[in-house]
Amino acid sequence: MSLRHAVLGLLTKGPASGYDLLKVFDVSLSNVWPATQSQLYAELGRLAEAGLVSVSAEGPRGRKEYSITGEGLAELRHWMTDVEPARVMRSDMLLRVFFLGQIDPGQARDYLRRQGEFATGQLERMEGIRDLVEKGQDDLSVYGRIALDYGLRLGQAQREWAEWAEKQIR
Amino acid sequence: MSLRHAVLGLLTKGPASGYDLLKVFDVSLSNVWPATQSQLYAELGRLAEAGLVSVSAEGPRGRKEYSITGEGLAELRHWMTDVEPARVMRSDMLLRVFFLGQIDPGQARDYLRRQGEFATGQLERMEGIRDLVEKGQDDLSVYGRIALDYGLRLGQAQREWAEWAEKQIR
DNA sequence: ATAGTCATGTAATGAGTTACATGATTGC
DNA sequence: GCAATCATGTAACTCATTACATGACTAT
Repeated sequence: MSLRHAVLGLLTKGPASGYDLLKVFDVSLSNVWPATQSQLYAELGRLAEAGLVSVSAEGPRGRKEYSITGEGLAELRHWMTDVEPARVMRSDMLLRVFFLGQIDPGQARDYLRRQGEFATGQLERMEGIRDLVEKGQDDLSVYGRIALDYGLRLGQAQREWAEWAEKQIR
Repeated sequence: MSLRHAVLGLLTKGPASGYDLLKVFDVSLSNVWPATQSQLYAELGRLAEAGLVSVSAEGPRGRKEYSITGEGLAELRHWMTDVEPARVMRSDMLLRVFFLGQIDPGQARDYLRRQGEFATGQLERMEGIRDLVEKGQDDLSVYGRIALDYGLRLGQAQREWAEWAEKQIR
């Protein structure tokens, strides 16, 4: 149930509507925990019902602004300190590698090259973001940069792996 | 729909029952595409209905042995060469990093240290597996090792990241 | 006026998890 | 005889995706 905690976490930065949160998900959390519009609105409803957030203001067009409650903050901190992260890793990309013997070696090399190129593209994109958020001393920036660095290191590892793997197939 | 392709891929190595496949999932595919028993039996039923696999033998205790059909092989190859891998990355672990400012710095450093330790443990486990499957020239071994190498490189990157990240928090 | 954006919600479907249920066969 | 393992299946529930539906406000 991490969507719930993603929402609580974002609300620690101030009240926001479902619409606001959706934009934040799309730009800043999409690589870590993507969420769709319908999921978000449904989750906000459940959070409000559970008392972890409350509707703190209503605006034009039926806008509802949600704020995190004390209970919500407590739940967020509990999740962060006491709940072990789930380690279910599912990779469509890596699953294919197991079955590369089913296609011919040229195609298999193509596949691995494409994965390397994809990683390279991701890296360029992330480096662009890193340069944009270079400065900024607030928590958001500090921890956002740490998360971004994770992406950069993983991207580099994946690119190097793909280049190496391509050479393993003869 | 990758479970479907994972099953097809495993069946290229010979006929197997749901029970057989479950064990293979548990030992060799669990880190890439975990599957539960109920999911597997249901998927085998659907695959048989779609004509991608067929019941090639029946054994004691209602055992059904499935074989991949020509259609199934074609679908597997299509998936491998023409379908772009999905890149939805969801990380519970990384999501928490965004909100590390909500707990105190000591706890945040603890969190990152635990993630580094976890990566180290995973690495040791994977190195053990690597030493076991060192030899073996069959496709299964070759591509299995390539997949394992991916895990090793990612684990190393994660360990180094966690060690670095811990130092960023003061 | 009208296009763009703000804003919320519902419905259908698919994928995955956990728990329950049942029974046959094998080895000791 | 009995425990372990082999073997399949169903049900309830949660989570996520895609598509549909509706309408208010704002700036030009």
